[in-house]
Amino acid sequence: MTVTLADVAARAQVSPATVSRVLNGNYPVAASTRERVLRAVDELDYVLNGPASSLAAATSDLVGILVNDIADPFFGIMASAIQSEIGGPGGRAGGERLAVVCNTGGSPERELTYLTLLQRQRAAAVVLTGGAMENAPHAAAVAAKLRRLSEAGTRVVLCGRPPAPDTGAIALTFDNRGGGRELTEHLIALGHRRLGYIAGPEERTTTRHRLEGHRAALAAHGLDDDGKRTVHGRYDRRSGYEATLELLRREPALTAVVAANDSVALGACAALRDAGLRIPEDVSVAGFDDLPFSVDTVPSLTTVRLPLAEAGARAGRIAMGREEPPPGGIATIRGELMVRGSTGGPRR
Amino acid sequence: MTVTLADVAARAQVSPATVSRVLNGNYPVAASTRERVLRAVDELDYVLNGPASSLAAATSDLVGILVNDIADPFFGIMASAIQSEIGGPGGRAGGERLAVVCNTGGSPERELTYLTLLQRQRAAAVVLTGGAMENAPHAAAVAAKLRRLSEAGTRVVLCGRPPAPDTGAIALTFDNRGGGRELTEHLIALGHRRLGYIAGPEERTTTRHRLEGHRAALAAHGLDDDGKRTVHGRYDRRSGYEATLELLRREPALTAVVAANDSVALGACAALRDAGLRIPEDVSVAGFDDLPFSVDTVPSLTTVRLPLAEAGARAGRIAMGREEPPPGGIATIRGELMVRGSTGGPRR
DNA sequence: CCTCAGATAGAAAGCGCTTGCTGCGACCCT
DNA sequence: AGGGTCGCAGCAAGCGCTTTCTATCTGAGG
Repeated sequence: MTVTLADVAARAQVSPATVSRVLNGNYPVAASTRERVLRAVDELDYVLNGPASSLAAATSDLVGILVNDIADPFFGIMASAIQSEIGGPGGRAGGERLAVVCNTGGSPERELTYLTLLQRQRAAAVVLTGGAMENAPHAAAVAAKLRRLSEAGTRVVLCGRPPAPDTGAIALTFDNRGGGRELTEHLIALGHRRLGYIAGPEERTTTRHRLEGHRAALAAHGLDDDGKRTVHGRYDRRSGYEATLELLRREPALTAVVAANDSVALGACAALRDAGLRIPEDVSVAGFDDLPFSVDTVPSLTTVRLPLAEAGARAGRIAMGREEPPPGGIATIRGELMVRGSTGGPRR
Repeated sequence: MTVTLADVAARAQVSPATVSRVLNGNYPVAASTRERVLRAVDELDYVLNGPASSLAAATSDLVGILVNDIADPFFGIMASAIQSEIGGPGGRAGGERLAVVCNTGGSPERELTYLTLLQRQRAAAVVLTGGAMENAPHAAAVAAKLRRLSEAGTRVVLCGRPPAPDTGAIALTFDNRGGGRELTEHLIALGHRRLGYIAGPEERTTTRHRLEGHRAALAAHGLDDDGKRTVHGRYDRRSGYEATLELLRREPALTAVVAANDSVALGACAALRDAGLRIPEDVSVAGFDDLPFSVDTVPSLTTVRLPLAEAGARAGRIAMGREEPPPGGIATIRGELMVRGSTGGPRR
C-alpha cells in the first residue's frame, strides 16, 4: 500500500488537515508542528497523491504545450523557453507546475484530442505553438475548445500562431508575412527576377502567410508569376530537396530559391549542389526561422530570424500570469532579415 | 458550474455508474442505453474530470518522457518516436494516454523533481532518455526514485541510457563506447595520428562512454595521449567552435577532430574554416548521432548513426506493455559508422 | 478574575468518479 | 413449469485530499 496523508498524520500525531496545510503552506501552522510533520513526511517517504489533490482543490498544476513537431528545433526551442518560464520544477517557489509538451504531429484530430485531454486534466494553462490548420470545420472546433477552456479558467496562449478571435486566447503572432516580403525584396534588390518558392504544407497559416509575403514582394515589382514557380511540400529537408528538383525542372533558369524554412532550405542547397549549381554564384538560397545550424551551413544561410526563445518565454510568463498580456490580447512579433552568404547577385 | 457525470446520468435517465461504464467501455451496456448516454454527453458537452477519474480508478493515463534538452533534435526525435507509440491521441483505441515530455535541462534536481511530480500523478509509465548524470549522490537518489516508481506499478524504461541495476527499469542502451571506438579507428585507419577530441559535459555517461571508446581506439594503436588532446564542453555548436579553437591552440598540427556529437562537429567545422583550414584536406572532422542535417553539411559529416527513432519507438512500446522487454531487461543498441565527406587521409 | 480576540488544530463534509455487489427480468434447460 | 443463467442496470462505498467551520488554548485588556 502506498503511504497516504493519514499515515503521515498518524505518525506526526496531528490531523490530516494539518498535514495538508503544512504541505500547501497556505495556513498558519506552529513551527514545531510543521517540523514534526515534515519529519514524518520524510521518514515515510510520502508523496502527495496528485489526482486526489487536484480533485479536492479543483485545480491542477498541469500546463500543456502543444507543438506540431517535437523533432523540429523550431518547436523544440519554443517549447524549451516556454517550459523554463512555466517554472516546472526548479522554477520559482510555489509555482511547481508540470509543463508537458504534446506533439500533435500536425494532425487536427490529435490537436483536438490533446486539448480535450488537457481540459480533462483541468490544466492550469495551455500554450499552442506554431501555425494553425486552416481547415474550416477543424478551426471552428479548435476555437470552440479554446473558448471552453478559457471559460473554465484555463489560461490559453497562442505562440507563433494567429489570433483566435472570441476565444479569450492571448496571441503572440509572428509577422510571417512581413518576413517573407522582406526576404524576397532582398533578393529582388540583388537583381533576381526568376525566383522559385518552396512553400510548406497547404492549409497552414504559417505557410500561407510566408507565401503571401513573397507574392506581395513579387507583385510590388511586377514579377508575380501566379504561383507557377511555387511548389508545396513538408517542412523538412527531404521535401526541400525534392521540391528544388521540381522547380529546376519547371524553370531551369532559376536564379534564386526561397524556402519555407531553414530545414527546407538545407534540402534545397543539397539538391542544387547535386545538380552542379553553386550557391550563391549560380543560385541564391534563402530560408526562414534562423535555426541554430543555419549560421554554420556552407555558405551560411540568408534567412529571417524569429525570436523563438524570447517569444516562448513571454508566452510562458503570460500563461503563468506573471506578465501582462499585450493590449487587446494580441502582439505581433517581427522577424529580422539576416543576410548571409547564401544569397548574392544573380549570374549573368 | 461544469457538467458532471451525474448531470449526464440525469439527462440520459440512467445511473452515474452506467454513464461511467459507457465512457470506459469496460462493461456490457445495452446498445440503446449506450446511445442515449452518448447523446447526453454530446448535448451537454461533457468532459470527464481527469483527476476524479484517476483518483477513483487509482490509475492515470499520463506517461512521462524525460529529456535533457528538448531543443536538441537528438531528444526531439526520440521523444517524437516514443510519443507516437504511446499512442497519445490518435493512437490505437483504448490506450488514450497523455504522453508528456519534461525538459530537465540536464539538471539533476529538475530530473528528480520531475520524477516526483510524475510519481505524484501516478504516471502509468516513465521513459528517461539520454545519458545520465554520474554525480554519485544524485545517481543514488534517481535510482531510489525509479525503484519506488516501479514498485508503485509505473513502468520505467530507459532509452539511450545505461541500465540502472535493481530498479526494475528496462534499459535500451546505446553502444556509445563501441561507436566511439569505431569512429576513431576509422580515422586511425586513414592515417591520422594526432586527433583532437571534443567531449561533452563531464559527469555524463554518454560523454564518458564515447570518450572511452575513443581512448580505447587510440590505446589499441599506441596513440594514447592521456587526454592532452581532449577538451570538454557542452553538446552544442558554440561549444564545438570554442573547443576547436582551444585544440588548435594546444596542437596546431592536428589532423582530425572527433566531436561529441553532430552539433559540436558543426561548430568545429566552422572554427576550422575560420582558421583557414579545409575539411577534410587539412583536418578531418567526425560527429556522432547522425542527426538529419548531418548529411547536408558541406562536406557531409562522417558520424555514427544512432537509430534514435527506432529505439524511441521500441521504448514506447515497452512502456505501454505492447512489446516484451529484452531478456534481462537490458538491450544494447549499436550505432552504425557512416563514412562521408568530412573525413579523409591526413595532409602530408 | 472574567471576557474576548488571536492563533492553532481538528472534525467532517465533500470533490467527481469507479466498481464490487446486488437486483431483476428474460431466457434456456430439463 | 420451476430453477438456473445470463445480461444489464443501480446502489453505495470509497479513492486521498482540501477546506469550512468549530473547538481549544493563550494572553491581553478591562
